[in-house]
Amino acid sequence: MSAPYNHKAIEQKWEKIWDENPVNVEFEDGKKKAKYYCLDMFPYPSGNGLHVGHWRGYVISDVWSRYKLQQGYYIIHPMGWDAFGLPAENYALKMGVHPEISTAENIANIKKQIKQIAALYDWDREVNTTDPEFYKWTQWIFVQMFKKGLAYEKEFPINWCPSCKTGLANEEVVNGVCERCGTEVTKKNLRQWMLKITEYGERLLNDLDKLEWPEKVKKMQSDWIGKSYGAEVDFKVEGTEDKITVYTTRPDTLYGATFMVLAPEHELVSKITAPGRKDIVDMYVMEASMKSNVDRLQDKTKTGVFTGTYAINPINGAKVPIWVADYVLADYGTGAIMCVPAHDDRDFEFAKKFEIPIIQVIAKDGKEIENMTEAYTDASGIMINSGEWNGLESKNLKKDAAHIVEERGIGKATVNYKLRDWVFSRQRYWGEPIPIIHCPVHGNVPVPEEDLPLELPKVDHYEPTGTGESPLAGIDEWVNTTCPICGRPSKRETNTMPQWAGSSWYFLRYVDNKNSDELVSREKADEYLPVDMYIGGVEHAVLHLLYSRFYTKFLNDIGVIDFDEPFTKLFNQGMITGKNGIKMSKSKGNVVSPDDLVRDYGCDSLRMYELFVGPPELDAEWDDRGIDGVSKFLKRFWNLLQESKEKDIPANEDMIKTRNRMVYTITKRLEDFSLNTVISGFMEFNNKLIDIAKKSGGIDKETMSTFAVLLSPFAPHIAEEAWQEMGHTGTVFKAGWPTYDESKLTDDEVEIAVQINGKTKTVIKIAKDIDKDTAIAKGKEALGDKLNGNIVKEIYVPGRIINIVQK
RNA sequence: GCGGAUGUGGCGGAACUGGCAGACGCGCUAGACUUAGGAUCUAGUGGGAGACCGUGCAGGUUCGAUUCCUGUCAUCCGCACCA
Repeated sequence: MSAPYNHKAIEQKWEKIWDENPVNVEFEDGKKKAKYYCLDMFPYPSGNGLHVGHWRGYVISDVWSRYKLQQGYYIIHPMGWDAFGLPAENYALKMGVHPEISTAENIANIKKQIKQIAALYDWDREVNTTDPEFYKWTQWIFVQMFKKGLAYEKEFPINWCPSCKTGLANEEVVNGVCERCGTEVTKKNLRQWMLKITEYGERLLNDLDKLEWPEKVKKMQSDWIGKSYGAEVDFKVEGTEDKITVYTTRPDTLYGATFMVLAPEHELVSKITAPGRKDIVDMYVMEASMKSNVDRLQDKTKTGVFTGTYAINPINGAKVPIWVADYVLADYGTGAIMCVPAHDDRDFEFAKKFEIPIIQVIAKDGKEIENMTEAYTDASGIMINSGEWNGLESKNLKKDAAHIVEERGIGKATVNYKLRDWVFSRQRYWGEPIPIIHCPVHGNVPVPEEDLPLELPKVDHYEPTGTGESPLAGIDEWVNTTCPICGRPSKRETNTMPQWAGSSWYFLRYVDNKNSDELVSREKADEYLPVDMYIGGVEHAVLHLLYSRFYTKFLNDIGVIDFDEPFTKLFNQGMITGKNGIKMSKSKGNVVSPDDLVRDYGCDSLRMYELFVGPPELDAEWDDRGIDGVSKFLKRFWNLLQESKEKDIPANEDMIKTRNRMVYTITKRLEDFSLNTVISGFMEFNNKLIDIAKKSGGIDKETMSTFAVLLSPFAPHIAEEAWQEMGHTGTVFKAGWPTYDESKLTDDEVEIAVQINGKTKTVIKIAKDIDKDTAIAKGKEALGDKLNGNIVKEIYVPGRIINIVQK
């Protein structure tokens, strides 16, 4: 009797061999292989270590990498550390150690855990965003953006997290709270560094078409960019020379505008307010400025005040009251709107509350609605109450209205975006210092490129100040410097970059991580980039993935790289949750560590179970018990192998068919990314082979070897061992992905269902290529006296079904 | 409110392009081997005694629907006063 499956011995053996003789090589038989770049979203090294959910993504990417390896590619499959930023700093603060030390410790820990996956990672390519040799280039990119006018300073009220004590980007504010800690975000007037991502809005939107990404992510990005077409229309303020420009997407409803609203922050508010209304309006503006975003959102009813002043609707000269209300956003469009209560829900609510007239201009059947109870927001109908537009089809008018307005000289056709510039500075210690020097004469001067990296000073105290100043501001010897242009005493910028800075371009550095002269050499960039497959969670849909695209386009524009989209394909794996779909977290106590499972079941079993839990793109509840299933499968496969090796079993018809079907089925499912059904396929074919072996005493060498190759991306250790046991020398990863013979997939005889009126009554076995009449005759024969009505119709679908329709 | 996803046994899930619903696994039941079984192996396992009934619910198209169409409910996710 042969030895039972000993995962520990096998896994240790092969990991040692792979270390000494890597299976992923660039040259084979003197020939250079085509590259395939498969990337994981790199982790931030938290102190909590990895749980089985993190494993899942890494297993998926490794399976895909090894499959591509078997197809003959040289695989770029790197790993690194996103180690700057709030999580790392907060953890260090909590533990009372310097972030540099805790980060190094955490990286060491997580690296040990990741190595247990036995993935193909090429550790020579490792990068770490906190390494000065890395962030030198993060700073370099900022300097290039500054030179191109894409990085600029601005003081304005930004989103501020009182708990993290730092400013946030719009993308980091979710439902009015901080994405990191859930604290309600307030506004704070701060001097900020901004990146002009809006300049790339149009390209970021259009190029989504090029990407093989989940539709959901593309949609989230295009919604975030939020392009809309409309018109800016000028309303004169009655009795003055002032005019208010509004942005509207519905210039076709211009005749229905019965009032206007300015955002409380609008620059003309105080100027146009009638003297008698000044106190009321001032009071309202002040109250609005004190409200947080959350308060504004939570207001169930609309508020607002009349300015006492009127404007002239340019289309018909009608006099419309000007109001101030905080439901109008200052930073979208022009901060002022024309209001058409008949056809907009918000305007309708406001008009009802303040008893402002409502004029319907679109009517469904050309008939006006009496006593409107809600706005008619559908854009289909016939124009009414609209002067020369009366009788027009509203849908047609809507298309042309912006241009008509422009021709009339009362406004212009405009495009608007929701995308805002990126608030890029953080008032925290643990990030890349922004490489700018403030000179009293020359203003903002970038740190000369030869002086980069501008290293983060080592300090004892790095707690956030909460004042809006970075902790770096307190270090005089660092802050005080001289201007690179004139040598005058100057001060350094003390804000740091957000965590997204490093992750926006790290994937470029992997292919040339030791280059100290360039971010990435053009030669290597052309050779290995862009990323072919990017795997990670969906939570970065509008953060990291949008920023990376922006950076890539910028670097393309300045000639660093020759492509303008970083990630050709994107796959979002679902989350692994604890029982009842609850997210795994330390505080909930439902975290499952992979370490014990690897020890007890082995790496191969855990890899397979990570995939078997469910479709890779969906969330899955973790249940430890299920791992027994894949573990049993590997044991049975092992036993079959022991039974078959050295026996030289001749291949019979059953074995050949099973082998071909196995190759066909596994390959197809793998190509479809249906990894859970690949695993169940392995189990099914294994059961089938065990059945066959019962009769023949074992399975032939070719079939068992093929099985080993198919298994190799999933359970690499046992696959190698099996390959060797079946008498091959060298690694299974040079075997190449197997092919199948189409003619060996089906039997000559097929089982087909025989139905009466679509209900299966029996199953018969008939020749595959039998003609229709014979098939139906056989079907009827099998049905016998169940057939007892008038036959209306007879259906035969070869290989599938016979259906007799009777009355 | 808008947009998207999902809904199938006790559980996770499978079903190619409309063609035998429940593959594969967990769990469970019985048996075998055992001092023992949380090991292994064998058999069974949607409901119903049955003709039959069953893929969230109600309709429709079709010889035939988990699959296509219409409506509806539930859960989850994203966006949310963007004019």
